Amino acid sequence: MSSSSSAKALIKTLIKNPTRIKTKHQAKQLHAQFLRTQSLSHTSASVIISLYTNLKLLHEASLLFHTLDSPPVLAWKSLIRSFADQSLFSRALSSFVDMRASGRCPDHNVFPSVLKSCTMMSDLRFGESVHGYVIKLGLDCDLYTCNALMNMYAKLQGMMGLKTSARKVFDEMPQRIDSVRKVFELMPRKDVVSWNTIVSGYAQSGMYEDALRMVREMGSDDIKPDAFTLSSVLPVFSEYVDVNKGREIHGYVIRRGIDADVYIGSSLVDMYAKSARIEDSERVFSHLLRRDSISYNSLVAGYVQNGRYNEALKLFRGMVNAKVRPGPVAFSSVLPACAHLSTLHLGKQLHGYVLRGGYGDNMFIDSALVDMYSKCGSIKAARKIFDRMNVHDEVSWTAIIMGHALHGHGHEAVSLFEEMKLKGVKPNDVAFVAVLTACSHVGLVDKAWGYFNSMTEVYGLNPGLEHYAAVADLLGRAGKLEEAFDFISNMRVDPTGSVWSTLLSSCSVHKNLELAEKVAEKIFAVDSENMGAYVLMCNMYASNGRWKEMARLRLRMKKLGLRKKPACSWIEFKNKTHGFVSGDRSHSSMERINEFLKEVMEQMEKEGYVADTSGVLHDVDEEHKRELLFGHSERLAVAFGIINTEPGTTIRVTKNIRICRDCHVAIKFISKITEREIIIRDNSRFHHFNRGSCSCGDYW
DNA sequence: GTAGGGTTAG
Repeated sequence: MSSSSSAKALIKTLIKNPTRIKTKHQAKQLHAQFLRTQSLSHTSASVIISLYTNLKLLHEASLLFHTLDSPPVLAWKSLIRSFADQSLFSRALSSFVDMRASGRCPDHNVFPSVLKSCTMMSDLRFGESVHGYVIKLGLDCDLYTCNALMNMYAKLQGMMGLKTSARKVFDEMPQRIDSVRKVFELMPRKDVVSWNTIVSGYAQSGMYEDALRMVREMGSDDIKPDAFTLSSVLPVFSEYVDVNKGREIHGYVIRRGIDADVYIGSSLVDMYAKSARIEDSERVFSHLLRRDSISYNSLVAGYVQNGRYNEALKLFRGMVNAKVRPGPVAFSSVLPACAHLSTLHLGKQLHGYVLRGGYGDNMFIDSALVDMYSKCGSIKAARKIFDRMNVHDEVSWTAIIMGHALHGHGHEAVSLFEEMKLKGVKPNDVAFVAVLTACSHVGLVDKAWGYFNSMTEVYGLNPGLEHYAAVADLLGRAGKLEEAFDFISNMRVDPTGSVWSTLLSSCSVHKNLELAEKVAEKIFAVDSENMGAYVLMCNMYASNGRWKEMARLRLRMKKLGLRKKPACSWIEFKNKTHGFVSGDRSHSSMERINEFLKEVMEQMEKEGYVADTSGVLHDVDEEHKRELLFGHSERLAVAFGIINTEPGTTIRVTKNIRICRDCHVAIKFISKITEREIIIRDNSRFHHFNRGSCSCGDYW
């Protein structure tokens, strides 16, 4: 037999059974044999193209394809499917267009790839025209094509929804889901993929009840939920925070023996974390046989959501060490941990990682970076990132507004809030927390009232505790104590101890003992063990010489077994964190710090500052009283100077000592060594010391 | 042809 006829014979058997060619080498050999004998018909070429594409030899397939002047259907199909498989979606779509232009009629095998390409390219219009073509060809009863159609509608309508306003999604979603539903209803036969597609469509559109209903319905259609179904519905329970339903599914998953599935695993990790059961998340995570970036990130995010910031950072490092490459989502999850811990050096490292990874244009990451820089004291860097963002949503606006508010730039924060509204971004409840905080820090009582009222009147938002607390705080600071009392008493939500506590401290500042007593009783009624309230009241009684009342209160504390929890502040310097717990004198430079504090106090008094020692407990000598007046922030500022200075160097206190607007006591000093700006974060407030620009001002 | 994790506040 000639080589030409043997090749032809081989092709014939291949058409019947193409799996006989298994390696790339065999495929290329066969192709070469045809070229040698010059007998490559269109049919044979198509078979070789499909062999090439099955073996992922896209380049070879493409070259051979372009030698054909009128490629047959099989050749087109192989090429289109292979483009889609290799994620070359736009080439898949343009090949489909070319195929139609060449007059070839596609069959049912082509459409799943084409529709997937439309989905990935977010090209709904093209997808709809493909749908029309499917109907014209009478292929609208093909199982795979219908599944792909449903997936496309569910995904693209959901995706478009995220990019437009929530209202639009709300208005358009039902009819859009209908098109998915319509395809679904008309299908003559449905398999588990069809059910899973509609379940995840509902779940991802937030239509949780419908998603769950479909899971129940699939049972009556005799189709068992599989790993796909379960990983689609578990997030529903995370959202609902229904840990019992989630546990039921967990049990089912274990009985089915699919509990090591990474998809289900990360859903379970997330579900337990969102239900504040982080130990269960850890357990599920530790049992996973394989961990990818999503399963790692589910736990990282879980730690952050539960305030376990150090563990989040540790696991993030663990992920990197395990050679699992963090995706963009990982950064937006872990950055808040840096923000909360004020670890600027780590945040900067992550920022570098983000830029190198090419994730520089992601709204989630940018908003997280804005927040991180601002919480770590570098409002300039935060603002720079914010200004460079192409689009701003309510989250990024809120992050920058809150940043300015916390840095004491109340007016700037308010004008940013106005700008946000002008740009057509609707403030949400968090944005109102930010703007009210800003008003509170600069004493804009009337503005705050206006904003507070606009929440309900203009935006239909119900004020929450934080909003009430901000207004109450503002009224209190402005000395409108009675007004604040009435305001809190008439809240639509039951006031908590912490709302009353802001008023109590205002009473203390404005020395209104009578009202303070009323407020304290309100606090003890809802929170009988509120330590802060006891301490404040004791101090107020002491400064008024009301020893009897004070003794009574102290006895009450003793009976309740209350002990003051030590407060803690910390400062990061040269990649080292220096922590100071109140009453703890273990810091290696504590002696110098206290010495320096004394010097600062003396300097301040020379400048005319009169220490108000009346609020300090009476059984302490005058010298100690003055020392006690220094809060954490001052101690930290001084600590910074001490740590930052070689031993033996004199630190001079400059003449222009300032009193911090927020905490009423602050110092301004210049160390001889650096002229850095010193920023202290104490609870949620920032104190700026020194002059010059922050080393982090130019963040890169 | 189908699936999982993310940013602001508290």
